[in-house]
Amino acid sequence: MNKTKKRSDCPISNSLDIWGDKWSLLIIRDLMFAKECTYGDFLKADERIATNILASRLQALEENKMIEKLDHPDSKVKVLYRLTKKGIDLMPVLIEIHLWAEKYFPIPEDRKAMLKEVKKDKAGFIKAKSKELMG
Amino acid sequence: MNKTKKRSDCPISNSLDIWGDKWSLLIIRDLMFAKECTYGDFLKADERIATNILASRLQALEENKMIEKLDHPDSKVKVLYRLTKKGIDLMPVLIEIHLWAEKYFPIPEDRKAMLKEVKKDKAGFIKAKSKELMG
DNA sequence: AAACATTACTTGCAATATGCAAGTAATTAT
DNA sequence: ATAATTACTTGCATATTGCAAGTAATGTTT
Repeated sequence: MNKTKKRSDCPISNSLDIWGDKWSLLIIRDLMFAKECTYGDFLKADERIATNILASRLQALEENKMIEKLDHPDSKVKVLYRLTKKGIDLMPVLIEIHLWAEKYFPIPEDRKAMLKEVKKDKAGFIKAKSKELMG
Repeated sequence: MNKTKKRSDCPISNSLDIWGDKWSLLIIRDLMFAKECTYGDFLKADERIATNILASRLQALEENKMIEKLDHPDSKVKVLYRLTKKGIDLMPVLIEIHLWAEKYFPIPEDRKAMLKEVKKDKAGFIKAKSKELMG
């Protein structure tokens, strides 16, 4: 979306300039749950992102060092995407969004289970999951 | 922005449907720092939101019970906006965004000071600040 | 009391972004 | 050799954004 033009020097604003649209955090969400995704994997998500939007978001997120491309072990046509450290570091944000949403929306069962774990030991959960994604 | 149409039953997606655009969280940020703002106060923010966009976001946030209108004590032309409980409950999200941004952007001094306090006792900070905003 | 200033919006319109359907190039499978 | 996958790109209609200007209700000044 945006061409790295900062609207102000506010950290919230700076952050939104990178991933503050309706789609970017969903891509990041998919990568946090799946660790690695192909283009086709993203398209399978319930929200039904359009292919052109997906391509433009992947490019922007890559330019902003939130995600990176990898060679797929099985094929040269396939591309694997995964989170960088910068992307993984967004986990606390995603978790707090989940915890907020839990108060105000009905939550699917698998997410409830995850949040139960989170509540037992938030720092521990983040550390373990981040390590998993870095691997 | 959106007319309450949910794209999926994912809590992240549901959340973004409400405040997942480039402006809504900035409005919420202003209200977290200032507790109460007039229309004109929002316009003063560094990001320079357009008046029509501000009006549409305020309306959407109100419809979604994130903010509410109050009578201004000084005048009938002025309107005060403030966060509801639902809006205040986003504080952990805003804080985690700040903490993430701190790692990847230069941060203004006043925010640095705030984050220092946050790091001393995150839960305590949120509790105290939330209470302040509820008052 | 008339004139001017504030405040919170609304309106019109050009520019940009989104969403949908279809197309393409490089592999990979049959 | 032919067909299928995969990761995109392109064209175009629709929706959203951003800018400038306008307006209605109140408040202030002379």
